[in-house]
Amino acid sequence: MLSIEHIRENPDEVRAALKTRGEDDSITEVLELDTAIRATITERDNLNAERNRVSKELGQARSQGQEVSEEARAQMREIGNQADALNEKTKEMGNRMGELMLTLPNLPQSGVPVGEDETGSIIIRQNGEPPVMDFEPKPHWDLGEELGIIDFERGTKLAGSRFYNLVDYGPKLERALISFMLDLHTNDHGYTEISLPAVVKREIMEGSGNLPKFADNLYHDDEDDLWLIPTAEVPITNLYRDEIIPANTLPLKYVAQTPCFRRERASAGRDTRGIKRVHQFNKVEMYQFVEPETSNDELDKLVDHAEDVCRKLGFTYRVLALCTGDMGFASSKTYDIEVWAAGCQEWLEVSSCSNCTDFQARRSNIRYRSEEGGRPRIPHTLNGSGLALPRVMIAIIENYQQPDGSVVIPEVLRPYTGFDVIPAKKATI
RNA sequence: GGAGAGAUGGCUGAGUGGACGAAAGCGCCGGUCUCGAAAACCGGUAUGGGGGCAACCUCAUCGUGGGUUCAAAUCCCACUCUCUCCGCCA
Repeated sequence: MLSIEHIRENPDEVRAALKTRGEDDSITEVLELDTAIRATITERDNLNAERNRVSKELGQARSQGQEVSEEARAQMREIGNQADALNEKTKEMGNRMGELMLTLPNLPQSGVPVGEDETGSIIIRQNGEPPVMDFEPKPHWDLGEELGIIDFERGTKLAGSRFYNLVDYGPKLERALISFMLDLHTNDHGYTEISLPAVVKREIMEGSGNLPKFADNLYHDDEDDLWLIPTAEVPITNLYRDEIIPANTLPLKYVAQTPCFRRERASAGRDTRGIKRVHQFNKVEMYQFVEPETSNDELDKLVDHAEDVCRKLGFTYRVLALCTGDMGFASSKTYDIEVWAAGCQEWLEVSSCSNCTDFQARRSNIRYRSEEGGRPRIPHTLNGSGLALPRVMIAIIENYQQPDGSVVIPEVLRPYTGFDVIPAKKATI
């Protein structure tokens, strides 16, 4: 959620910023409501003050044995009714205001490239070059089946298209990757590991910015109004919902591995082969609550934490600064990390790292006590994948494949896998 | 799923419809004392909104939403959540 004070004081700036995100003018009504609401509040409060004052007098009079006249009662009843009516009006306007505010995306920071879609995003650095292989590398959908580690057909049988089973060396590799990443982030990068519910309540989805606008992309349990998380970012954002974090506790850094569920309705027909775009996948997610002044520096570090995984796994990767039109709803600034996959000859997005500034914290009513005291402040929140499992699996399988069809395990993973190579074999079943 | 108990400030915990944003204690902050600290004593200590340059004024908030009343933490209704016991169960 944007700050209403900021919108009120800088309407033109906000309009311009929202326009770069493809928003047409959606703050005119907000500004009108804001003015009307404040006027009504003043009126209502004056009536309430009057009511409180006179009621107190009546109470004192009565305690001294005087009768409260029916006339005085009727008069106060009338004032009360007027105040209630104004209160009702305030609530209605407030509700409408809330609806509007929930649909406004975060403002891009200055310096974020302006553009309509992914073509406007900028590659800011690249690590390594796509290797030239002396044989024809296979895409993972072929290789995975041949190795007997990805079973598309039976996954589809169980849950429909875009679901799959990992088998044999497949889930072992995934487990190893998860452990490797969690250990790296907790031991070397200062994160605390946390394990979370994979379903959340409606208001939790609102806090992170996924609802009300993006219900289409979520799986939902009608009976209990629970929503399957599309990323661990959702529950972590709301950990401190409606709380004031004590002084001297920021930054708070969490890393979590969760399943992620995405309906991908908007992407029907895209990337239908393989496990690049699926409805359920595992992801290791980094998340931070930080002091506002430090959020951009911390974002740079967080990106490096994700890059560290890529470097240690020996990936060729590049980092992109997303443009205004390509960023997520809650983000003010986002860097994507893409790794090269030799088989499908594609750059795969394995991480998206964002500074959501105070946007999510305000929606979730999270505040913190600063060292200097004074009013509670709103922290900034950062999130980034570290990393998404299926695409990392793709990169490993495709990039480390050998001419004989086997896959060599990267050095750093071997303590976790317990094997050095996924042997070539014809799947028996 | 069945039965019962409860929900009040950072925490514990009082609160006969009127002086209650709320006793007391703890915690925390500041001060006195001290070489320093502890103890003791004194003072301060919720959040959000509206108005004001400011001092400050004012409104709302005692789980949530309704209701009764001139007036509700307190009375009435509904809901939610938590805890305990029983049943079922990974």
